[in-house]
Amino acid sequence: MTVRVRFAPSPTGMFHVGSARSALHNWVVAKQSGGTFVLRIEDTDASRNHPRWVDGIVRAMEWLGIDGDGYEGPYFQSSYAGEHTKAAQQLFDAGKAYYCDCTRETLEQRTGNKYGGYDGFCRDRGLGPGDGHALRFRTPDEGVTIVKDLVRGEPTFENNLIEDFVIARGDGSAVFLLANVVDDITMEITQVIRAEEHLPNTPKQQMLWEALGHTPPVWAHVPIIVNEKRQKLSKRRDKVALEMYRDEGFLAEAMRNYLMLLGWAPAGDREIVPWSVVEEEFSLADVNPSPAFFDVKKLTAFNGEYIRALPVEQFIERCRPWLTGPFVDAEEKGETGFGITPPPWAPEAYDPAVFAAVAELAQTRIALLAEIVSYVDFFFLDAPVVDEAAWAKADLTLLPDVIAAYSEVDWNAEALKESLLAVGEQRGLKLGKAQAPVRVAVTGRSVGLPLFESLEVLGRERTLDRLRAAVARA
RNA sequence: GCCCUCAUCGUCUAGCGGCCUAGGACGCCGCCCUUUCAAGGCGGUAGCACGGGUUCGAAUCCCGUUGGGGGCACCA
Repeated sequence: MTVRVRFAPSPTGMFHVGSARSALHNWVVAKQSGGTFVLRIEDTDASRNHPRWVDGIVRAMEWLGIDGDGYEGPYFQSSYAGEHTKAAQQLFDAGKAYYCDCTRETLEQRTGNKYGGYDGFCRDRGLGPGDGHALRFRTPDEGVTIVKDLVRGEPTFENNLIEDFVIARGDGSAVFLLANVVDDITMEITQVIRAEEHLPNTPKQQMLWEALGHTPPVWAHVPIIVNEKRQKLSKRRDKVALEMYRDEGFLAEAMRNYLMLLGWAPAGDREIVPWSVVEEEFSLADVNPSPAFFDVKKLTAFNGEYIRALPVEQFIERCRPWLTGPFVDAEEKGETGFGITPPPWAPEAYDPAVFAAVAELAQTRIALLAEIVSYVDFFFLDAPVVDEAAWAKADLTLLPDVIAAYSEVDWNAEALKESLLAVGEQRGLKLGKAQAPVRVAVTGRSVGLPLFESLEVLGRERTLDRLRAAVARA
């Protein structure tokens, strides 16, 4: 049987890192089996949907390396409403579902249970369709429902504990439980790979598959991703938007490598592996069933490794958005919350040749592409940004001597170093101490790129200007 | 409250009855290198939740306890 998997996000906001992982899981399984990956947008809750987010989903997937040529869709759940109601009708006609006019209030009053559940009050009242009548699926009173799950074995549910759940609203439209199943059936999905939070829905959905006359798919409920407090990553509390990580300069390669490592590991003592290895070795059966913490520190470390592994030309290219754009204008950013922060210098002040000259030096020093800005800003700003703490600590009395020496010296890194070394020696300063005030005067900070190489690129005039300005300031 | 589920260093994991004196990675600490900071090299810190079984033998299998997580909408 041909494998058909699907990724079915709802366009209700940013692209959640957990969604990204689900997409990746489905994608890998499709690739491995030579099967098909289908993308379905579950947009049936009109009040929470925005067309913009649909575009965001496609773009985020593209960023991850899942491009439109490789999958079927996107399909939109809303356009299958007819199929959904037809299925509901079919279940009613077959006596497998019945209408119910209980409201939340009357139900809670009757059962005294504020946690939901249904007592079967309308089961045999013989209600027909009508305004405000919801359709409920009649669940078995005995027996168990066994879910065959690739990562968890066989979770088992007692049927008598599963209430008669709603499958269609008072207005006739289907709810998620039904719509999702009907779509999976029409799209001939053979494996449903999704997050663990859906596990409690699964016995209900499996009943629906069977009631509709189809063999349920193979399930795989991947553990959820948690925050430091071990709770499900939520968009309210936690930074979950894939777009935000992208805008900070996480590389897609690092992100997807890290995401796959949550709950799984390739063979041998290695974690950073080419995607081809993931596609060869990944197996749902090997996925650890317990929740995994989303460790940004480790992700960042991975990112640094990926950055360092880049050929310089590529590194330069990848840094470009943070250096020269594209940025997102404030108005759009206000709406979406996403976008790269523009650098502090004027666009015309930026010189790609200058950046190219020092890129290699910066490459080992940053773990996020966005960090590149603070390493090279002093080249493109009229005056360096001032780190007060660094200035406070700097002994600027050395500077007049440095100005004198640097007015004469050959302008290359080696000579600049020798020259400063000589100036420092007169005061018994080692190079480490002697370079400190110069660094602060020129870059505004106490840490940064190797100094003499930077000065060589900055040029004699601008260097001397800054040294003089620092003396004046002191 | 009810249902489901999970449990190896702080974190992500390897381990699928003897190869475990429990391996790797991130983090943290130290040393080396060094023009700051990184990078790199070397070394170190730290774990099988607990209690019962099963077995010649258990991190690995079973039961229980404890603890964590998810779910319980006319949302998806």
